[in-house]
Amino acid sequence: MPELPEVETIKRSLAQKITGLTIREVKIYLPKIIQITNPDEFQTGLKGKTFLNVNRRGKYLLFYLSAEYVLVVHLKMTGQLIYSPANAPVAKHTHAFFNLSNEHRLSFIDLRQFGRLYLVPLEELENMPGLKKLGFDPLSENFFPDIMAQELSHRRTRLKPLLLDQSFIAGIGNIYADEILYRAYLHPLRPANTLKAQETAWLFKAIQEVLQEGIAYRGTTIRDYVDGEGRPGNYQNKLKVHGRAGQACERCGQLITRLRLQGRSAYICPYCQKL
DNA sequence: AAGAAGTCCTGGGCGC
DNA sequence: TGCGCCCAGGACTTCT
Repeated sequence: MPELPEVETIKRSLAQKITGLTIREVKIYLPKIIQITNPDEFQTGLKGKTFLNVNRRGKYLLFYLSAEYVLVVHLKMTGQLIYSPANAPVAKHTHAFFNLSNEHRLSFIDLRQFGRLYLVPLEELENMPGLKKLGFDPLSENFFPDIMAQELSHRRTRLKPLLLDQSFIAGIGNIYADEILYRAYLHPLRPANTLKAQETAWLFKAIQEVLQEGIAYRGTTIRDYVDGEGRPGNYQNKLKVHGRAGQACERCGQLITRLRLQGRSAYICPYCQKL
């Protein structure tokens, strides 16, 4: 379940390890994880390319390569990208790996096989399905309270589905959505266009604060998440509501409850977050 | 056109 | 001890 803070942590941990390294060999065990190009083209296309830079957009990782190509990775729920010595044993659920020019290896590991890898020419990057529809990046300099307020004012959608809508705002998933709404004292079913100015301001602030804290704590590890060197995050210890049904709210002492929303869990404090 | 439901997957946890 | 069931949920597709 890597969300923005986890993907950002992976980006940072890998950037310092692989920048400048060249891909010598590509091994694919599970061809279906390769999308857009067929696995053969993917393999031959990657071979000999050098990692120039690593970036993140929403929950997507972008590896800028030499010869104007980009390796795009989405980890979905249980995907991992791990940098390790090339002679380390191949972990269970490894679906692909790249041997690098320094006796190290970048492995893609994914228990649930939802994650996907794409190799695209730089000039086609902006047209990639999924990437081109992404909304605001909540941590970018172009994300302003008034822009968000304007967007909210003409949407009847409920707040939580809206936070999870990547074409509205890019990078928030189920865990951080719950934490953001709790911090902003807002109920997940609240229609977006009913927010008062003060509430919109709380929401905006909560989005930035929660995501920044998540990054500062190197992400949330509930089960599978680790960074590019296999290290778990620490933000799971800071969660106020997500996964805490039956425990007391830190602010008011009421018990945290779990709702079902679109087949997903939503955790709230029923006193702090009234509809 | 927006919203809900179905789809892909494995493994942990639970009741019996 | 093991079977069946539910749950975890990102994003795309399909239906209403």
